[in-house]
Amino acid sequence: MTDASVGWTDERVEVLKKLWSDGLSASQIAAEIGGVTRNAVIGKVHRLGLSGRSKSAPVAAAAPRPRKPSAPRPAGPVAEEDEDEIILRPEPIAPAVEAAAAPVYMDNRVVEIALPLSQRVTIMDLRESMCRWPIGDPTNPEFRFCGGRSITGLPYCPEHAQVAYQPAADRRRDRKLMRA
DNA sequence: CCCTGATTCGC
DNA sequence: GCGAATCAGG
Repeated sequence: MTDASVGWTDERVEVLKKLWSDGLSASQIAAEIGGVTRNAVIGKVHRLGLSGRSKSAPVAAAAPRPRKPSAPRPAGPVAEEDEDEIILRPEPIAPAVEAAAAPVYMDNRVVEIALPLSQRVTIMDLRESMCRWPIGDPTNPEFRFCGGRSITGLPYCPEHAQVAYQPAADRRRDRKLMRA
């Protein structure tokens, strides 16, 4: 859809400004807009001249910069590791609107018992290491995310990861309830 | 250990 | 201009 190299488009910059001024952390913003790391967000924020936001004493530009002249730059190839333990499906069983739109009274009770409602979080509170399993309709104000502790490297908590990445063999018993 | 922003500097 | 690496701190 968007260009291959999605840089800082005006739209993305606007979102960045909004969220930043809104008090979100760099990592939160990075997770929200996606495609960028928190470092990228911070870097952009500074370049835009934003920063400090609204802190009482900005501590001035204290912090002398005694960085190290000789930077230890690896510049070497990074080893990659294989991972074929779990069967990841291209698309998690549609966790989005479809599955989550309706109250999760499906066969996967795992989803419900996973966390108390009081623990759901909004996009504002969603953080990098929080489960991004959608709860409800994204267009409604009631929309929330699971918010549980996500598995490192995955966007979901252990419970939702199981639901999302079911081995092709094991799933299929949920189908019966889907037809409506 | 989790996280935060700040800064430098190679690209 | 960009952002990874790094730093400094909570």
